[in-house]
Amino acid sequence: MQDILFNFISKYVSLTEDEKNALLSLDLFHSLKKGTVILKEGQRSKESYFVLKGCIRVYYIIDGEEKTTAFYTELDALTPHCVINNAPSDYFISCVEDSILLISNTDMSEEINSKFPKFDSMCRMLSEELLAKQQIDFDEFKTSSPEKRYLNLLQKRPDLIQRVPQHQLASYLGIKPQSLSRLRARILEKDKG
Amino acid sequence: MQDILFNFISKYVSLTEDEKNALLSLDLFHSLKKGTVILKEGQRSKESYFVLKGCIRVYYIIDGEEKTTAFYTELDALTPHCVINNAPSDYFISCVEDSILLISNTDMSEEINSKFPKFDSMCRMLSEELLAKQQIDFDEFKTSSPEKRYLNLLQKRPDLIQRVPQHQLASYLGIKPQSLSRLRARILEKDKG
DNA sequence: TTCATTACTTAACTTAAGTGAACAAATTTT
DNA sequence: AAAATTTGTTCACTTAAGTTAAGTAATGAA
Repeated sequence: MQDILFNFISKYVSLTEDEKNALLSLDLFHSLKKGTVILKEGQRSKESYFVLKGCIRVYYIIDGEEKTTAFYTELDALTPHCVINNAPSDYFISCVEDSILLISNTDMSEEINSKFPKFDSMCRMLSEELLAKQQIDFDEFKTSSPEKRYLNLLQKRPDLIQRVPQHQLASYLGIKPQSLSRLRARILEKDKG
Repeated sequence: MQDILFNFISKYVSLTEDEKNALLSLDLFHSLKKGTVILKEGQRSKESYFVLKGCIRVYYIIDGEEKTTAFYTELDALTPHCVINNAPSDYFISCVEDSILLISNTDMSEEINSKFPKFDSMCRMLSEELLAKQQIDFDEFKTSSPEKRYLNLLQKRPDLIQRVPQHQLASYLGIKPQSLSRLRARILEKDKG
């Protein structure tokens, strides 16, 4: 698990043994059972998450209905809005599968960042990269029909369609579960004919 | 114009006179006419933009049709995907109005960031903030109907609806111009009845 | 294993967005 | 000022998503 982390970090900065040990001493690794809720609406969390194994999802409860808006899988990083904003969270986060997460909090990060400016620089690069990537995702979403979005997802994250319940996928695609069922049937029909 | 910039920066870090002068010596301010295209599809730009005055938009040309996906107005910052990715751009950027932009390139930023670690830290904070904000925008988009999105925009960025042509707003809302016209008529009808 | 709950699909009907076309209004060019 | 282009609205028609409801399959708990 540690190797996975250091391997990921090495894409941005190279760490000395001292720095690696400083990171490990923080006890960041956590194993969580499927279904565990790690952030609740209204909570003022200061935690950031990095997925080493498994899958977590972000969802809102609007008019009593769950609306899933994001999935994070292996090597994805997430700092919830409430952490940045220091405000109560608008959404929930829970584990879709048994997962191993790296969990850090703001105070920790600030301490490390001030000790090792490298980390600050890495976080900047990571944020910039994620921001640019998310902009592209958002653009694709805006310029596509639900059907195209589904086909696009099938290309880019085929694992998600296996790992995640359909009704969660549906709201992730911005539609109702019934529409996703229908849409899939329509695509299969096209492939035949 | 400089005051606007320094005032913005002061929300993140406090600069010395030396640092301010270092920034100013870079000749970052540019006036651009409405309609000017500042980034073209296929280009490998290294420029980032900060809007001091005016409005710029990001758009794709898909099957010969313009699809506008983002507007940046006063105090908005944009580093295009192609800059982060060092790849040819998938989209265009142009001025919706006569605009005053701060334009920096990657080499410049790296030089400044290495001279003044403060800037690195500021960029990290800014990126994190923008990432979190955009996540919320994306979530709202996914969980709303076109009509709700329009009403939401009317609340959050009423200026845009005045400043920007309807057909550009339409694709920004993920729909066709005709649908936006109809949707607006529908809302007016509701307000009456 | 059975019962209960949750997840997924199908169908009929409603509502709203996409499409193509015509037209009017506004803006830009000549 | 006139012509040309761009922009916005309206309409009739098509297509697809939302809604409600029923039924089946899968999962989890007693």
